[in-house]
Amino acid sequence: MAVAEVHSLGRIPRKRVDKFAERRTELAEAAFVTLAELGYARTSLREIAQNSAFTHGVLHYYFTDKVDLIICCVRLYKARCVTRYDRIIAEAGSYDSLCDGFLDALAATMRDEAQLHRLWYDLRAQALYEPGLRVDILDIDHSLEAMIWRVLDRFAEVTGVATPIPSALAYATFDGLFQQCLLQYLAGDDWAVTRMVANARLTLEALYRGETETRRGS
Amino acid sequence: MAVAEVHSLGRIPRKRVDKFAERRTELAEAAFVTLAELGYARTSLREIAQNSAFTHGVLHYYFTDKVDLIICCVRLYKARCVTRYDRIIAEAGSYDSLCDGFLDALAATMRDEAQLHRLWYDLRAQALYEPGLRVDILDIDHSLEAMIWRVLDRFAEVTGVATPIPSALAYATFDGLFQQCLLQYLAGDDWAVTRMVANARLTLEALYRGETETRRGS
DNA sequence: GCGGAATCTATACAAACGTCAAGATTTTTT
DNA sequence: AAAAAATCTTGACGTTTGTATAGATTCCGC
Repeated sequence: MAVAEVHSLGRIPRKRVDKFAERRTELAEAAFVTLAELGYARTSLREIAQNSAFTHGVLHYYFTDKVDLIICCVRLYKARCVTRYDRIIAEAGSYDSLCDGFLDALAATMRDEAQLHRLWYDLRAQALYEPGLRVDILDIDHSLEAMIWRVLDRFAEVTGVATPIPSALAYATFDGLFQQCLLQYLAGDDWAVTRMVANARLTLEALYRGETETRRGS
Repeated sequence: MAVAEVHSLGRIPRKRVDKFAERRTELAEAAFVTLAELGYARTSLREIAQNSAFTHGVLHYYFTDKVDLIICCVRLYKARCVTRYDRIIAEAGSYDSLCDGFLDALAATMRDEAQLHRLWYDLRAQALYEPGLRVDILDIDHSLEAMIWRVLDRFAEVTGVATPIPSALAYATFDGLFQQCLLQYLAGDDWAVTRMVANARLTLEALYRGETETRRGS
């Protein structure tokens, strides 16, 4: 019998519970790697197990089913991504340094973790079909929106200009830009990142400098 | 032997070719329905055939493989969506009527064709993994960007204000808003559409009225 | 209406899937 | 050290998957 069931009775030493939870995250990590590589539609439990130190049978010992595993995986994603820009926020003291720091981080994220983020967009699309995923995906989405809002709040602080758009609109814009870039970037478009950064800078300037007379581009 | 092969030799009467193409689109339509209902990951060739008048064996007569079918499907999507707002553009003569027309259409699209659009986001996510889909998906993406741009161009015409942001940024924004709304809407959030429309209106006003002093919301 | 091409059905196949359970192995408790 | 509990392996199950092919059926020019 799995520890998890007994755990609910509260009779198990913390040590065991931790071990159980640790192995869960260890296996979820393996699932994470597999999903990032193959995508939701092509990821099987056996493939996940092969990216771990165990055989495929053990997955059913730690997870009730496939969706349970993937949800655990999704939570792992959240913990990993959601504080990404907080260090930059804390360090930057002027509009220019904040802008450069944020946009550099945005570009670096694209280049270094494209796989991770394509998994995010894949899973968010799956949530459109699988109700079981929706709660967790929506939760992460809100966290990401809050993450962006923290950045913009810092911009507001530094510039003295209250952010003139709602949080949801700001998130939609940056998320849209990021997603647009990701597809182009993975398709081999070397200028995609540059264009995304330019558009993000344009957005920031429009928000905090009231500049709208910039030129057209693609 | 399939007509397609002989067709490449150019020796077949147009009538036959048309029939072949027509049946292809007929089957692609069945695939389309299935995909919209189940999503990419859960759609099988047998399920597609069951949504058509034929058995699953015939799919291999008209399509070389599954990806071929889905690409055909994707092209069908394009033809269906890409001119959605053109009528409104043509009819509306003032900023207000254009705004109302566009936003109403946006809301109606969400409410009436949520399934169709979740398929789009699903397939676009698949393109992040399957190189075979990328060319077609990118092509559609550009068409959708152009569609949004036609709307904004009309706004520019009506208001006399040149659209102050590049096409790609505009598309990213509206696409991001739409996608954000779709997830919330499918999760049962009855106010999602209202919020999306509000944010879209905010964006349009910022673009063509230079108004940035609107209040915050979620 | 005959004959050949085009189209469709039916069935088969190997592979991969999620799930499960019996038992071997390891760890912990007594 | 023995007993009990937890953990992991192994192999199997019933489906479902994409693909392939042989043959039945329909269509169409002659």
